[in-house]
Amino acid sequence: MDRSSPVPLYFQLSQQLEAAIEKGRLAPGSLLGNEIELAGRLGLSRPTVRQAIQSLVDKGLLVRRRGVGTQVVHSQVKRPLELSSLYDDLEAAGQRPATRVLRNTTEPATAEVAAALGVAEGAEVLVIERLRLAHGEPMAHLCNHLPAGLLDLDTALLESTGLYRLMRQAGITLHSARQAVGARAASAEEGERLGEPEGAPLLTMQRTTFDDTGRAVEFGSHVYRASRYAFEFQLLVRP
Amino acid sequence: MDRSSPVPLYFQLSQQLEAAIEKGRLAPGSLLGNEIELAGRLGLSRPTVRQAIQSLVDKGLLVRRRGVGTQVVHSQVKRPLELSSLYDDLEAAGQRPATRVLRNTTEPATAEVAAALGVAEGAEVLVIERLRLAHGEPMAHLCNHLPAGLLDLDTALLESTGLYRLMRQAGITLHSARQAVGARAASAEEGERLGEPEGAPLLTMQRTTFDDTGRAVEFGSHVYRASRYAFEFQLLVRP
DNA sequence: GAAGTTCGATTGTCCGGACAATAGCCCGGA
DNA sequence: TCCGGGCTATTGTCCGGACAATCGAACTTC
Repeated sequence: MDRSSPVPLYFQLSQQLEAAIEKGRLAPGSLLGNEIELAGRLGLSRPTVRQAIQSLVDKGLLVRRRGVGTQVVHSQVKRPLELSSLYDDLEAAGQRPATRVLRNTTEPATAEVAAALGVAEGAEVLVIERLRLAHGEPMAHLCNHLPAGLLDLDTALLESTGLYRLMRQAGITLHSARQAVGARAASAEEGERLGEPEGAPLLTMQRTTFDDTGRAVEFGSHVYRASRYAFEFQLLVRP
Repeated sequence: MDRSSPVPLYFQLSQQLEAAIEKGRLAPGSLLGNEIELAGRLGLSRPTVRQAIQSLVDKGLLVRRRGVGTQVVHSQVKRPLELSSLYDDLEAAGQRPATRVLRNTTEPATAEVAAALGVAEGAEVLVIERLRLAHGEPMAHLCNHLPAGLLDLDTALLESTGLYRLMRQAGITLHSARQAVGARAASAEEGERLGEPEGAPLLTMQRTTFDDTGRAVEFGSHVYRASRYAFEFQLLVRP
């Protein structure tokens, strides 16, 4: 515990606990020791210790039971569902992703895009069309729409990183997203782009992303090759 | 605020606030008023008020800004991603779901099922195969595996409600799940079951569900007609 | 008029304490 | 033996206060 650090004490503690769980120093199923004693031992107050523990409970790493104690979850826990870009996902999986920008222009919004972004139909919006590759093989076709004036996107930057990272760097605080995941058969044109035969099953995702003021900042229509990609994630039950 | 009620004060407050937001009495984008004054007005302490507000921040309904205040999010918020059964989803959408139980037996676990559930290969597991219909039309084919002895499932009950509801009623506390969502082409047999031609795109989901001790309590392989169903959900960005 | 500075407002962090609710255990009684 | 009651441990809830960090706006200065 470093009291001179600017990082909050409860956060320091939660990180230490998380690391201990990760490394197996705190065995799954083991009790954590009661809060009062733990606080005394660390020289912290009980509310601070509780805040640290609570953050790990929210992450699904710990379970509290009144009258019993706090236990380490016997975890299959990997990664919760996040608003992450496909780029980051692939990079984390060691797939060395690449991007080919097919289009980076502004166009009048279609009715569908206008409705999703909450702008007038025909208003200018940024349109970005990309092909995402892994190991040189096409993985997905991504088409994104952004309100004009929010951000200007350099094609070279788009080829070397994900869209969400660029948006965050531009000071946009992403807050929530509404998603729909489905499947459909590939048209001839889609098949050619992705290297799949016509009629092959494709995984589709449409996503509208909002910032913390509730403004829609992005609308994306993505198509993945079902033979090469699936969404994997973890979700927690809200108690 | 009812101090004699067994329901916690912070929870009472968060529910009142949520209702006020829902009903529009608290306009999107409006400030909530500072915590100190709010606490004084309600006769509560600041920590209690903070706890109520925090729970709504976690739900994505409010945003806090240091030095500014707490704002109601301009929300497109509907429903976060939950561990819900397809049955509940369809019922909420007014689709009048029906279930046809195709199989309800115990069998030795295959290698895949044994690995997912963490039991020995060949150990007895419950196998449930169901066809889910909406408006008399097939929507999905659900195949679930459960460790033997966890629960005995009445076929009649399974036809009238969802599996998760039955598990919760049996005292199992669902905690987290690991999911994979993909797509594939229908085999001839699958197509026939669901009323789709062979080769039609299908949406697939595999899910392993864990209880709060980390034990796997269910493994499901689900197949949805892509022409009639897509997953829709909301997700929040973890700050 | 523009840029930098100060200041008030508001949330963030942390403390110490008090009592309530619940789960599990031990023990006694039937 | 079996069942229930009481005891203890532990988390859940709530209070009141203190100071720090940050944001925005008003103010000052050039």
